[in-house]
Amino acid sequence: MSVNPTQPEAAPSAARSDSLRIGDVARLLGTTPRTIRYYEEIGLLPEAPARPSGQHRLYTQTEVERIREVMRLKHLLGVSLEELKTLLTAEEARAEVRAQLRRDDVDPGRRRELLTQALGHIDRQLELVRHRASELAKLEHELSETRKRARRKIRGLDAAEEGTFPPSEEMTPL
Amino acid sequence: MSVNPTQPEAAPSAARSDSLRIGDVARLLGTTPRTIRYYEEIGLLPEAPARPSGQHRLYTQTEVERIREVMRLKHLLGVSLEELKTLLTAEEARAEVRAQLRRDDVDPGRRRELLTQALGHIDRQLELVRHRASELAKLEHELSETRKRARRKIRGLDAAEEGTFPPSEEMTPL
DNA sequence: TTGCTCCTCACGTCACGTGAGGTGGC
DNA sequence: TTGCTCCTCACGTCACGTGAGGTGGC
Repeated sequence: MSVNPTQPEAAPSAARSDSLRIGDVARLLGTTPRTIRYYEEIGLLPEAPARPSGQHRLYTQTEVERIREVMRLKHLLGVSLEELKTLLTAEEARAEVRAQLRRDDVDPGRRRELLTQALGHIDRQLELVRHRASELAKLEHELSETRKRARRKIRGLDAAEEGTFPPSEEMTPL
Repeated sequence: MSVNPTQPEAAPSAARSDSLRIGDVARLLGTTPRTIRYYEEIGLLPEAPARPSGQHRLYTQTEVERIREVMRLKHLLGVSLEELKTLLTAEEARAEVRAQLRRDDVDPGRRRELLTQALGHIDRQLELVRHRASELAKLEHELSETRKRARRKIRGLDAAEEGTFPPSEEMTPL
């Protein structure tokens, strides 16, 4: 489901040389094994990703990227896991579309329908992201204005100490 | 503690004409009375803001603005209430600074110290905000790129339907 | 007096954290 | 065999949600 997969689709090698255990994955993503298990438990991550050796979960590179994207969206959008599941289900629908579009036996009408649907999902996410981004931009602006005022006051004090008094000690709030 | 108070400091009138009940405040801020009570309970908001009539909490305009800022920071920074409490304590220290700076009996050395401290708090918040903003910007870019690809494909299909085939159906992933 | 909102417990829930007790691989 | 990480319960916690039962103001 990764939005823009930069990692090449690692060939699903039978060897476990390129697969990680849950603890390694957690460390890599800055989370805990418990969280990853929990996401699997509530169906946010696919059930039990291949446990060849005993009960131990092993994750391929693509599975790790999927988890990374899930955590990223949760972190940046701040939505509940239930909402996130809805979003990701839509994403999976897009993956489905991608698969269908590669086959040539889909008629153009259906293709258009699928693509338009996918576009809708993207637009919904974009709207969420843009709204948050603008809120953050506003907060950043306010903070940097406040910062400017504080710096001006400090410079004023420094100038005063050197005998050259500042033009005027404004009464703007800190 | 509001970063940039746009609301004028409503005179603390004894009349309750300009004070709101907890339900009104909650509705105004898009939250619930329970949340406001909880924030008060854990010390994020000042204890029991004047309950003149029986046990009912009444909030002045400035108190409402304070709550709005708390909710805003929580929403945008995504920190735990414990971390938020730390941030807000720093903010209150700044309010303290502001009060002290208005009095003229503070020597310039102390003034400088207080201002520099305040600047540190602002910088910490700015860093948090800017980091989040850049993460969001990256996500937005990726999403809009994906959107462009989807739109190109749709236009391609539309052109095909009119008989004029598209220049080339790229194999870029949707 | 009738509704409405308010109050304080107090238990439920979501998203995990944190041991308890046991098994598997270098 | 000794450590280490893994496993599954299962109870604890944070940030509230949601009634239960009762009181206050237009």
